[in-house]
Amino acid sequence: MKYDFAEIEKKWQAVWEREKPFRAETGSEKPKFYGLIEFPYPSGQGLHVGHPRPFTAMDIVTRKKRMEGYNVLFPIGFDAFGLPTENYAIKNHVHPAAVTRQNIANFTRQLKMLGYGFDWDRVVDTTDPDYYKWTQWIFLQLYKHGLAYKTTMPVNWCTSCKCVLANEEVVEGVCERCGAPVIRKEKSQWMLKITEYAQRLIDDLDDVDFIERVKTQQRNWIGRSTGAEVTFKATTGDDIVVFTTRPDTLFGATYMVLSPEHALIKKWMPLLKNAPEVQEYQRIAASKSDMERTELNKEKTGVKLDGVRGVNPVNGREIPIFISDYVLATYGTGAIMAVPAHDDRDWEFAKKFGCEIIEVVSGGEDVQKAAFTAKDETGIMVNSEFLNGLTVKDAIPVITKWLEEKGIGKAKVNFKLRDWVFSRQRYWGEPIPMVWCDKCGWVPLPESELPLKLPEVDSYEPTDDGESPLSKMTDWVNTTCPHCGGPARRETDTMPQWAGSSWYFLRYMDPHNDKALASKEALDYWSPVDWYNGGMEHTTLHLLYSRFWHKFLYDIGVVPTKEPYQKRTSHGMILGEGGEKMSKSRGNVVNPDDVVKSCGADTLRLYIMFIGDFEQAAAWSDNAVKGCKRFLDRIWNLAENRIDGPETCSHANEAAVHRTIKKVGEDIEAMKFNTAIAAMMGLVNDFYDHAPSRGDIKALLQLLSPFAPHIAEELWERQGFEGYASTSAWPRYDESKMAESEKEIAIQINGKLRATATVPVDADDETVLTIVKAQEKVARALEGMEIVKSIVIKNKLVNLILRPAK
RNA sequence: GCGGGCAUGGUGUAAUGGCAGCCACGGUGGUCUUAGGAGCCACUGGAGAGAUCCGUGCAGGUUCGAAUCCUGUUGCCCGCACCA
Repeated sequence: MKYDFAEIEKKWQAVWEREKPFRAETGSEKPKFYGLIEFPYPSGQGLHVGHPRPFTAMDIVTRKKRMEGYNVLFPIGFDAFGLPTENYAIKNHVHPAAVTRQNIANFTRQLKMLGYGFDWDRVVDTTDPDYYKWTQWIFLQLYKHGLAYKTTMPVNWCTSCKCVLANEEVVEGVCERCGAPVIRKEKSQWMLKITEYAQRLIDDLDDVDFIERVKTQQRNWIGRSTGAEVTFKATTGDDIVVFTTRPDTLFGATYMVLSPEHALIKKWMPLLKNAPEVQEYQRIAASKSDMERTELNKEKTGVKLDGVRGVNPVNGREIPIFISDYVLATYGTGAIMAVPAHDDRDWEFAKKFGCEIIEVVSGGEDVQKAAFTAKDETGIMVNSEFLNGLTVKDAIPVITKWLEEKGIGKAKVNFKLRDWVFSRQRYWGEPIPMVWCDKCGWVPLPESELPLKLPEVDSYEPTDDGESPLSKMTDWVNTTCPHCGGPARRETDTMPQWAGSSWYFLRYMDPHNDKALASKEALDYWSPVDWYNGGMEHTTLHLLYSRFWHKFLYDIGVVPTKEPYQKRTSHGMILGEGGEKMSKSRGNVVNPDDVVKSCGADTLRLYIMFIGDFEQAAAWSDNAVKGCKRFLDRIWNLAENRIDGPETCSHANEAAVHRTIKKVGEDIEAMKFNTAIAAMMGLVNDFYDHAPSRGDIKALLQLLSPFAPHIAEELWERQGFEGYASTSAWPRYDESKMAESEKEIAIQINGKLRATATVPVDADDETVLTIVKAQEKVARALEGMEIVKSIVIKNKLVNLILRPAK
C-alpha cells in the first residue's frame, strides 16, 4: 500500500483531539517542562511558512521531553489586538471582533493540520475580555505603584497609522509596521517607567540562558553609560548641567553645546544679540522628522549664542556656548561640554566653527588633525594640572572625587532607554482603565469594574486630529468619577499591541481563572518558562517589555521568579525561493496549506527543520521538499508490514541505531534539527543495506515521532507496539554497543594524508604503529628515512614525521 | 561610526584542532517498465590516462596536523546609530 499521508494525518489528529494526550497537568509529581513559542497574530492571510519553523522546533523539543517523562506545558494562543485587523474591519465594514474570530478559527485549523502537540484546553486570546481584564489589572497596579503616568511630550507619530509609536517601533525614522514616515508630535500620553528597571534589566541577564546576541542587543538598547554630571556656570549666573563619560577631559572643554530644545535658551533669548538667528535654527530643528535628522547627520550645524558664555569650573575659563541638533534633548541633560581634542563629533564641530582644540590626553596623533579618543592605558593626561601624568583610567576617579568635594559634579549613570509610550489612538486595543475628573484628576477604575470592555461603535476610523475613535463615543466616554461621583470622562486611547503579549505566558499556566491572572499554585508550579523560542525582531520590543512587566509583578509579589524566561533561543527567517524575502508583491509566498495538501504535514515539518541551520536564514526550495517526502516513503516501505521477532536490535544495525539515538537526542537539545534528520536518513539508508529487526524499527519510529508524529504513530500501530509512539519512553543508547570492533584510521606522513589502515578499536599505540608500518605505501615511504616522531590519535589518525636517515 | 554574525561543490549544507563535503537537492548512467516526471542500484569538488596534484573569500601566523585557533584584509547580512 502507498503512504497515504492525508488519510493518516486526519486519523491521528482525530485521535489527539479525542484523547488529549498533550494535556498539561498542574501539580503533577513529574518534573515540569514549560516550552513556549511566540503566539501568532491571527492575520487574515493565515499561517505563513515562517511560523512552522519555531513552532515545529519547540514541538519537537516538547514531544521529546514528554517521552522522557516530563509533565510538559506547550501552549498556544492568539495575540489578536492590532492594526491590520482594525484596518480590515474598516475597509469591509465588519466588526474587528468578528474578523478576529474568523482569523483565529482559520489559524486553529492550520495549526491542528500541522499536528502540533499543543494543550488546546489552554488557548488564550488577548482580545477576550476575560483575558484583557487582567491586562488592565496589571496596568492599574503599575499606576498605583507610580510606574504609569501621563505626560505631554513630543512623541513619534506615524503619519499613516495616525497613531503614536514607542521608540522601539521606529526603525530608521519610519514606522516599523507600515513604513510611513514618523514625525514628532506634541501629545499627552500614558507612559510606563521602564527606565526604573533599566539597571535590573541589564544585571539579570547574567542569570539567564539567552543566546548571546539577544543579551548583547538588549544591553545595547538599554545603553548604560557611566560618567559624571558636571555643573558649569553661565555668565548669566545660571547653572548648566552636562553629562559626560569623560570627566578626565574636563580641562580640554573649550566650548559647550545645548540641544535646540534646551530650556535655558528661552530664558536667555532677550540677552542674545543674534536672537532671530537662534530662533530660526530652533524652528528648523523642530520641523525636521526623525528621518531627516538621521539623513542630515553628515555635516554638523549649529549657532553660537552671542551674549552668553559658559565657565569651565576646573579652570574658570570663559568658553562659548552653541546650540546644535547633534545634542539630543532626550539624552543626558540635553547639554554637553565639548572636548574637540578627544571626541570625534566635537572635533568635527570645532573645525567647522573654529573652536579651540586643546590636547589633554597625550599618546595619539596631532589633535589638530584628528581627535584622539582612546580611553585605555595608552593615553597620559597633560595640560590638566593635578591630573597630569595619570592614565585616563586612573584620572576618572580622581577628577570625579574632586568634583564631588567641590560640589560641582557627581558620578552618574545614564541610559539610552526611554520610558515606554503606552497610548495608541486606535479602537482595537485594550481600553486604558482610567477616568479624568476635573476635580480629582486622573482616577483609576476600581478593580471591581474590570474588565472595562470596548464599546460597540459604528466607525473605527482613526481621526486626523490625533484622537482615538473612542473619543466620539460620548455615551461611553462620559461617566462618573469613581472618587467623587462627579461627572468625568474616560481615557479614550487604548493600549499598544505589546500589552497583551507582555504577560500571556502567565495566563497559560491557569487560563480560566476568574479570581486572579493565574493562581499562586499554578504560578509556583510552572514558573519560569524553561525554554522560549522566538524572533530576533522582538528582542528590544516584546522580550524587553515582558521582562519589565514580569519584574514588576515579582516586586509586588504576584510571580515567584525575577525573570520570566530561563532560556531564550531564536530562529532564522524563511526566505522565498532564490533567497529573497517572501512577499505578495514578489509572488514568492509559500502557503502551508498547499504544501500539506501535496506532501503532507509530516513532510512539511521535516523539511522546515532540515532546511538548514535553525538560527540562520534559509531559502525555501520546492525541490528539496521532495527529498523529505522520499525519506518518509522509504520508511513507509520498510515498516508498513509487521516485522516479527524480538524487540532487540539486529546485529548488523545495532551500532548504527545506538549512535543515531545519541545523535538525535543531543541534536534536539542543541537545536541542530537538520543534522538530527540527516542522522535518521543515514540510519534508514543503513536499513536498506541490512534489513531492520523489530527492535531497529521501534527505535527509528520513536526517534521520528517528534519530527513526523503522524506517520510514526501509524507505523507504530501497524507494527503492533504498545500504546502510542508519542507517549512511549524515549529510547536509551548504550555507549558499549555503539562502537564497532574495527576502525579505519588516516595515515599521514609529514602531515600529509598518504594512506588509510584498519585497526582494532582502542588498540594501543604500539599495535597501531606496527599495523601502519606494515602498509605497503608506508613501507615505501620509510625507505631511507628515519622516524623523528610518531603521533597517534586513538581511533582517528597516525602522523609519522620523517627525515632522511644519516 | 559602534555592536553582532556569516563566507565550504552546480544548490541547501556537514565536519569546532585529526581522512573536507555527512545528509539532501540537482546532474549522469543503469535497472524495472506499455510508459516513467515513480521506485531501486551506481557515480557525482576540480585537474589529470594515471601515479598524483590542487581545493573551505584573500594574505600571513601558531601547530606534527587548521574550514576550525591567532593577526590582518575583502565582501555580504543583521541590529543600533550625532547617546556626549
